Amino acid sequence: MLRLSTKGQYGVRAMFEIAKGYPDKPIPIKEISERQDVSVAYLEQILNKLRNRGLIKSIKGPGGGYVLNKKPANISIGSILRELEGPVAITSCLDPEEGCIRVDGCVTYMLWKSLGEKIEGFLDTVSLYDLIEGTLYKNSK
Amino acid sequence: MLRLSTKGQYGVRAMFEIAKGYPDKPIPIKEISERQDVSVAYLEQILNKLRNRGLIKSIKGPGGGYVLNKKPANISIGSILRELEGPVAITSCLDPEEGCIRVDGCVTYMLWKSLGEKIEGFLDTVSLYDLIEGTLYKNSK
DNA sequence: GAATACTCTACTAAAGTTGTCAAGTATTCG
DNA sequence: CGAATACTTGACAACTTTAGTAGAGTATTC
Repeated sequence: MLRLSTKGQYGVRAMFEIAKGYPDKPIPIKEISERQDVSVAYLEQILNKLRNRGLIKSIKGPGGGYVLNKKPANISIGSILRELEGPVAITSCLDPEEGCIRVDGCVTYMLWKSLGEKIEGFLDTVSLYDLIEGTLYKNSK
Repeated sequence: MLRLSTKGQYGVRAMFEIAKGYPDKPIPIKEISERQDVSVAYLEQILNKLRNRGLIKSIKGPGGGYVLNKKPANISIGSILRELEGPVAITSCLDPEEGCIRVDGCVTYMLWKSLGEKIEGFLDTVSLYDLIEGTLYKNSK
């Protein structure tokens, strides 16, 4: 249960590759594709979204590629996933775009809300820097 | 992102209704259907699964219905969801039935694993009793 | 024996996911 | 200039999952 789509997964892995070139080495999409084993065409969709949301910028022409707009330590996994898949919304009640139909208080509303907050809280504390440094292996984060 | 399927959601809500009759009042499926606004036929599938896994038992004939097999305080939301949707598996790498294809250490493996553990940890601390008593509203659980 | 109530399997429409494809634009370097 | 590199965008389609419906059957009580 609670599977993350491949877009989100690949997005994080792509950002990880781009982060490794920060701040001055643009990473071409082809390189990301080879290293992370994801097709160039699919990556384009993902990186486009991340670029439009301001997480990365692109440099055209030979020697070009993608570069982070902020320090790896300032880009959380949560922010990447939110741009690609929207906010955590365990149920449709909690999706800002849908909302709850049932007027009376739903017994499980608070449950899913708490869970969502727990998840986002965690994802917002982990950054690309942590991924590069392997912080997750070292402490109890 | 990370939406729970309706089967899981309805399952928890159905268990909540059944819990209210514990220990001696069987709740007929029709009553659950009306109170939680889910079709009888769909509920049948869900309750069948929960019965086969031993969380509830059924009593046939007039006056029959479903009854919990354990105290509400001893049935966690996590256990209900696991029976209906399998274990938390943010990515296919972490699904016991699939496993990771990439032999080399995936940079994000630990990330998704930690997240999954956080989620299951939370869901295992909340019980049907908490749902009935509204514990989530009262403390910081 | 009629009413109540659970049991089980098959099936399907809709939605979402996971990509591919093709045509185009921008930039650099020799 | 012009060729190579690299990003940009939108359309589209196969596949899978989800969310449910349908229907025939079994068991129990009063």
